[in-house]
Amino acid sequence: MTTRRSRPGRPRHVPDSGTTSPRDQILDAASRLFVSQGFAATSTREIADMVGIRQASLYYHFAGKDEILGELLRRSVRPTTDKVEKILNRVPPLDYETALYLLVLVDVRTLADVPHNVGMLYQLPDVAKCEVYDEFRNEHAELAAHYADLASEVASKTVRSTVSRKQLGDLLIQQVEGVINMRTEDPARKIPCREAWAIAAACLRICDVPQEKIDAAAPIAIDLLPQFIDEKVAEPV
Amino acid sequence: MTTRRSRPGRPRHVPDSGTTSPRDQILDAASRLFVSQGFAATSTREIADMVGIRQASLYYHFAGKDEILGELLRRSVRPTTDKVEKILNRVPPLDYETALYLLVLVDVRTLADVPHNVGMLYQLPDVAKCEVYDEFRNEHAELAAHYADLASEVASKTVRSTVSRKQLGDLLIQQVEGVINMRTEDPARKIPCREAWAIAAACLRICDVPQEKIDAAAPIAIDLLPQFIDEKVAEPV
DNA sequence: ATTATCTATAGATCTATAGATAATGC
DNA sequence: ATTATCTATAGATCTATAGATAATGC
Repeated sequence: MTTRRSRPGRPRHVPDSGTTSPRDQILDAASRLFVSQGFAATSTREIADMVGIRQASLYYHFAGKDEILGELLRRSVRPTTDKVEKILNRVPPLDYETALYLLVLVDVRTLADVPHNVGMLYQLPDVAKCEVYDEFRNEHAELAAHYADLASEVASKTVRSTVSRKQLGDLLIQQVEGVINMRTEDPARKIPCREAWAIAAACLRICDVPQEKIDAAAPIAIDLLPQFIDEKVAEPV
Repeated sequence: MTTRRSRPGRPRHVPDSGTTSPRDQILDAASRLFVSQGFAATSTREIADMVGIRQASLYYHFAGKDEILGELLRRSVRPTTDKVEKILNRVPPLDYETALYLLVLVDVRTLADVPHNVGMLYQLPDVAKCEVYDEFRNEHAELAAHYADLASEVASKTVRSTVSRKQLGDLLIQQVEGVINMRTEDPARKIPCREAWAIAAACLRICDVPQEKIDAAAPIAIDLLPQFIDEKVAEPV
């Protein structure tokens, strides 16, 4: 029984069994609680209790609850503009159908694999009211614009004549963000590859892409996917 | 200048300019605040301030914040099981494609027209933790099951072989509930008929319904829609 | 008398700060 | 000496109750 005791500082009242840094332990507990109860409904005391430290000790690591939230938002990123451009740069060899399929897969996997469903934080109104949130509003709008661009490249004439460019982008992004809601309803739910592929296919179908093109795009995109997934999206569980 | 003063009771410190009952005024203010800030983040004082009464006066009308929330949830209903059955009972003359198109339209219009985007309350984790919420969990699951049933009736063989019945239902319901997120992002956003039609068409396309069938279903469903929409979903603004 | 409000306030939070303390590291 | 925790607590909420009060209605 090795009492792995090493770092300086007064010991916790509950001995530190974790392997990660205190900062990461706090972020982990906070994200778990924010996602399951909401931001405003979670007290600093609850976070501290889950970590196993006293409430006041949080303030050694973070200036306040908002700081914790800010750090969480910063770590849990959707595909950003430069990542999308990385995908788009592959387009000349690829066609737009494959690029869209790939973008959806990357986005779905990011949302599906992020610990504790942190992607949902962006949808909470109490989070959206925080100042730290503002920068992410823009990023999301840019992402939506990229969806709209790709979608209107691949959409059939019928779709383009009945759905505005913007709405088409919104339809796709809603379909993708559905994984957040699925995880909210059932926190244990995993999103297997099969389901991610189904979502990507659904997005192409919304654009009225014929089945043959979907069948052609899917294997190429699935093959490329690993290159575009970050290993660590956030701290480990 | 008619000082319309009529009802008994001590006058408010801010004279009551509203035309609706105090109870409805409270529900209206509360829903507006809950949706824009979250449930836990909204204090009873804020609600009272918006109504123009003192914080303590709320408790004459409601036993507490939870009661207000409960009443709001009870008033803002998605299409319930019996309503869906009303639609399904029309099926023998209708085909399943039309029935699904109609269900989506009814659901979208309900979510799009409910005051203050109250439909979003069901997605907030702090709301979901309240006991009053429990009965709605089941209703939502039943609704999802109906979507799954209809969808697998109309889905192509390809779709049925790659997407599970349950996931197909989830894909559709996510597409529909996207209107909630759209309204959250831009509270002023209206969902015109064109957009509702586009969402319904997208749902059929997700099932791989061919364009001709969509074109056939749409006008019939649009024509039937008014019969299935409630006049008043909640109290007026 | 009844009704719908008001004022005042108790008790329970919750956040954030100040200062003490128990480790390690030099 | 430095570090990471602790204890204690001030000040600001927030919820809910008790009792007073200003209208209408009979």
